[in-house]
This record gives sequence, C-alpha cells and structure tokens, in this order.
Amino acid sequence: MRGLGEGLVQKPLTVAEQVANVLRESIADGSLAAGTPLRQDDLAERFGFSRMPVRDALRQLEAEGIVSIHPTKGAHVARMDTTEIREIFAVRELLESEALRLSVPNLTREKLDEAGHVLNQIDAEPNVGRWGTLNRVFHLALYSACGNARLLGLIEAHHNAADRYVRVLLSNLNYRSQSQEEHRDLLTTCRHRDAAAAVRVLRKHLGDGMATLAQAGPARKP
Amino acid sequence: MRGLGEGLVQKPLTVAEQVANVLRESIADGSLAAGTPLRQDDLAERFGFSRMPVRDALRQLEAEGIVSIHPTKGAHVARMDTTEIREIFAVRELLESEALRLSVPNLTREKLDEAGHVLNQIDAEPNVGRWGTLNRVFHLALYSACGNARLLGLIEAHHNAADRYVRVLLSNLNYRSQSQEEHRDLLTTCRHRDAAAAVRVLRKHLGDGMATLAQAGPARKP
DNA sequence: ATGTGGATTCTCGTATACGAGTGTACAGAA
DNA sequence: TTCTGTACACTCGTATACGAGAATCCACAT
Repeated sequence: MRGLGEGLVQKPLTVAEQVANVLRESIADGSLAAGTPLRQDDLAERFGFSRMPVRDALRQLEAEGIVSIHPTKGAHVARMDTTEIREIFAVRELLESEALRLSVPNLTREKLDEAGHVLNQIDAEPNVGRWGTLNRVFHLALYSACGNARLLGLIEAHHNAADRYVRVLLSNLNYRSQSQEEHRDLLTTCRHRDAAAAVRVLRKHLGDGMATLAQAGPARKP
Repeated sequence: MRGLGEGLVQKPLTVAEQVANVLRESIADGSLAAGTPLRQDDLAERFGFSRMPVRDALRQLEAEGIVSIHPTKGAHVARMDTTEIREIFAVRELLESEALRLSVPNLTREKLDEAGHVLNQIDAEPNVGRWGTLNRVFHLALYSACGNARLLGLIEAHHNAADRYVRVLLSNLNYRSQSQEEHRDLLTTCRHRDAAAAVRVLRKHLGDGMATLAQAGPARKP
C-alpha cells in the first residue's frame, strides 16, 4: 500500500520510485494492457537504468496489486477477472462510504470548492487520459476530512488498482455524463452536510460503475 | 499488501521471502522493538545472504506497513503512535465487521468447529508468543466465508501491522481471559447465525482492545 | 505425422562492486 | 569552554556479473 504512514517528510526521489510512477501511469492509461509481461531487462534498457531499480519498482507495484510477480517466471500486469473487479468495488464501497460519512461534517468550504473546481475541470478536459486522475482527485477531496490517514491510503491504493477499468468506463461518453451528474449530486449533498444522503449517492455511483463494468465483462482470466 | 491476489499457485520460496517471514515474526513477537534500525549489512550478515534479498524483504515489509524506509537513511521498525493505532483499529473494525456480516450466513459447521478448536488451543497454550498467531487464525476462520478474497487480504495485513501491540495486550492475563470470553460469545452468535449480534460482539471486542491499548499508551513518537 | 528427448536460450535471483549522500567526530578558532 | 568547519566513516542506491531454473525449439525416433 503506497503512502500509508509516510507523513509529510519529503524523501529523496529514488530512481525506483520514478520507474514505478511511470509504470503505474502506463498501466492506468492502458498503454500496458493486462497480462503484458514486464521483463526486467527490457524495462531497464527502455528507462536507461539497470535492472535493480526496476526490480524495486516492480515489487512496489506488486504490493499495490497492479502487477503480479512469480519468482523465476517474472512479472506481468495483473489480470483481473470480473469477480476480482467486483471484490475491489465492494471494498471501495465499504471504505469510501465510511470515509465520506466521517468526512462530511468536517469538510471545509475550501475543500468543497476545490472539489467543485475539479468537476468543472473534468467537463472541460478533452484529454481522456486525465479524466481518471481528476476523478480520483475529486473523490479524495471529499474524503480528505475523514481524519484517518490510513483509510485514505487504502482508498487511494484501490483507486489505483481499479483505475484501468474505470478509465474504460469514463471513455464512454454516456457514462461520463451520468457520472458527472452523480458527482454533482454528491457534492450538493456534502454541501448540505447530509452525510447519509451523500453516502447513498456514493453507493449508487459506485454500484452503477461496477454494474456497467461487470456487464461489459472487459477482463477475463485466460 | 501480502497475499492479495496470489491465488493458490504455489510459488518457489525465494530467499527474500524467507527473510521477510523471519523479520515479520521477530517484529511481531517483540524481539525487534519499534524504532529499531534495520541495517541491510547487518541483516545480510546475520542471515548469511547478500544485501539484495534483504532489500527485497524490507521493501515487502514496508508495503505491509511494518517497517518504514527512508531513501539514503535506511529502514527501521515502524513506530506507531496512539493515533496510528487508533486508525488501524478503526479500519479493522470497519473491515472485519463487514467480513463477519458477509461470512456468518455461509459459515460451514467445519469452520465453526475449527474456530472453536483454536479457542481451546489458546486456553491450553502456555507459550505467549503463539497467542498472537492463534488469535489471528481464530478471527480469520470466522471471516473466511465472506466471499471476498481481497477483503480477507486486507484484514490479514492489518492484523500483521497491529500484531505487536495486540500481543502486548494478550500477555496481560486479565485481558486474555476477557478476550477469550468475548471470543466464545462471538463463536456462539455465529453458531446461531445471528450476524447482527456477532458484529456487535466483534465491535465491542475490538473497541475494548483499542481502548486498553490507547490507555496504556505503549508507543509514542519520539 | 506426432510425440519425446535434449540442448540452447532466455529470464530471473543473488552476489559483488562502486559511487554518492549523510551523519559524526575531532580539531581549531573565537 | 563552546562553536564551527572539515574530514572520515557509514549506509544506502545503483551498476555489473554470475549461476540456476524454466521455457522453447529442433531433431530424432516411433
């Protein structure tokens, strides 16, 4: 789980972390599809570093559930079948509902405005690749006042794990407008400090996304 | 997060994993106290391997939240202050309540008997070091039928993270007998298929433990 | 034609080596 | 005596090197 207890102390950025960041984004935006083998040599050569930092990066990504590693057989972008996606969304619903419930009473006007601003950015953003990130920023802004850093860390990790599939959703225009409607509902209920209603909207939001994904059946185990 | 998606395929046991296992246990049983620096050279020499597998092991343990690593400054057993412990227990309560709720209707008699057997083992076990493990086995047995492997993985990880502190609790004789009473209540309600009551007992169980820990104030940030 | 055996190749895990950054201790000056 | 600056020692991050195991492919036999 990335960034759980690591407070605010800024650490030197190691090569391994840079590699991990690039790989994470490449996997999230789909340029590295599920199942793609990740050869240490290839990656090392492509990035211009040795295999060691690449190894570290892969281990880190494995911990995040984004790649899976088999000793002596190598690493590949984690495949997720529909049951695994269902599991992730079930966990997300659990974690995010709780975070939202705790956060709503403590949300500052600044955070709410920030979330609203992100929504406008999503509407204005033509680049499909950025919607996923903005989507995550919006959600995390609403949870940010929950007072439990560990909970936030888990939520972020699960966002990362599901990001690939959510972006498939978001690239669908119909779903995107529906998602934005739900986002605005969510923000409104938060503004009214109605935590119960907000949680209801969130549950529907996540449930709809999951249902659409499960129906499309985008990923099956080979 | 250890053992999330790694199904049942048995992988070759790498040196790094062995080192990680030994370190995890040493940290859990208290022989490596919070804050203890973990020098790669020392560990490599002690285990008789080179630094590389040790590095891998440390990264893995960092992902589990058991050690923290600062680039260029090294690794040390993660310190947890009371707020962090509170956070962990809040997350545990959330995760385990849900898992229990989902699991209770599907628990087989075999699993229930297995859990009961573990309780008797705890009573009979004179070795303090093993209570922590047995405690975890008991809890996971009750959640095992929840149908969400990812949720179980998260629960196990958080057990590991909190293990050090829970063992401090369990070494207290009074608390141990109280804990066992609650365990038996929990098992009884599960046998009656009363999920709501089981969750109530579990919440009290975890809440009591947390309160005792927070009151004792065993760990403070320096 | 198909199945089996072996050798080659590929990839990973681990060991060793080197350079850089950080902390510390000692010496010299105020 | 105390503070500061410099040099040394320590530890980590990264690179390179080597050995082992797995997968693949081709040849040969059935």
